[in-house]
Amino acid sequence: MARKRFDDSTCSVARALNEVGDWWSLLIVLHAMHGTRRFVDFQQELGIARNILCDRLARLVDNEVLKKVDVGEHGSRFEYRLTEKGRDLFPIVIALRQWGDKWNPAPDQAPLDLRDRETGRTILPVDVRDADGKPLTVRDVFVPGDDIGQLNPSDSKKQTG
Amino acid sequence: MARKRFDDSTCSVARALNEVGDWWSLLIVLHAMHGTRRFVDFQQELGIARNILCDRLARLVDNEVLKKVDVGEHGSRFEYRLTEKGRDLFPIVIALRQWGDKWNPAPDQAPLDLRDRETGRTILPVDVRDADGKPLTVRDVFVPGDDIGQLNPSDSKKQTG
DNA sequence: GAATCTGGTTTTAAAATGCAACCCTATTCT
DNA sequence: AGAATAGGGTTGCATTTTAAAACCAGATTC
Repeated sequence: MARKRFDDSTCSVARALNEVGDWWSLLIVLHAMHGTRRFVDFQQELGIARNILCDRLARLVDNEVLKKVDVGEHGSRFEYRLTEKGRDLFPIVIALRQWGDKWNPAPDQAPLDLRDRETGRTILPVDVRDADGKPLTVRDVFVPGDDIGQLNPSDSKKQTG
Repeated sequence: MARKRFDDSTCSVARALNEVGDWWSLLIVLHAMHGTRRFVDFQQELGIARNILCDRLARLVDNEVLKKVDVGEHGSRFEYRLTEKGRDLFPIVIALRQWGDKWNPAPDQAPLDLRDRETGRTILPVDVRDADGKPLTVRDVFVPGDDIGQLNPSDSKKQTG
């Protein structure tokens, strides 16, 4: 059957995953962040099937993560460019990269070394931080008045998180 | 056909997504972070089909994001608990939440207010930061010697990012 | 000892995925 | 000019995945 949709979930994590929670979307966004803009380039770099790429690009455009720009005088060349919403996925992509590097390191390859353009220095691990910038783990945080009910609506048959 | 696997990709983002890049896994991890541990509780809170939940829990256990613990004297009660690897997904989950809150706010609901247990103060937005803690956008970073080749292996038909 | 809870497995139908083949519109080569 | 090629898709088909509901078996509770 069709996968469940989370678009009307009360949980913002579910709503976020509804837009970029599949196997390909964040990889497309990642490549866009590294400068890829053309259909064929995404296709060859990712090794994704053309119809799936079509579908994913259309969904990302629908969700305003990418915008499709007509370049070329007679309208048969396009570019897919990140929107601000798309660029805002940067911390998520980097956090995923760091998690992958930490827990599933590639056998023969050093992790990608991302640096600040201005200072040339390596970026920090992405972390949840308190107001003073101190890194926090999941155990260090709470939700005022939390009863998990806020994450788990009473209509448990239909809601998602 | 079967979905492509990214487990042997040279890209750590692809390897990360191979483990938690589907629609459900991060929602399961999210609920685990809020204290859910039992099969039935995940099932009811998420509204996920039982067979899919089984499959996802097994995959998460295989990938050491969760561990399955036998509680109950005669071995018919289990708990699924986060491992350190699983807890390390915290920044990703929170970044997704913040992205969802920012770009797809729920019409009638305030975003979840996560606070530091110690100080009681609200957490900061998750960001990529330079060595001094200054937030960086995707445009502020570079990869030394970057030619995107590092993300896009030459064997472009089979690699993924 | 019957009902219920827990943690699943099985069956079935509808989608989603991947691949290859095809298509149409430019643009480039000869 | 005509042929070949690049860009950006769409279509058809076989295989997997997904969702939902039914079923099941070992503990626990009534």
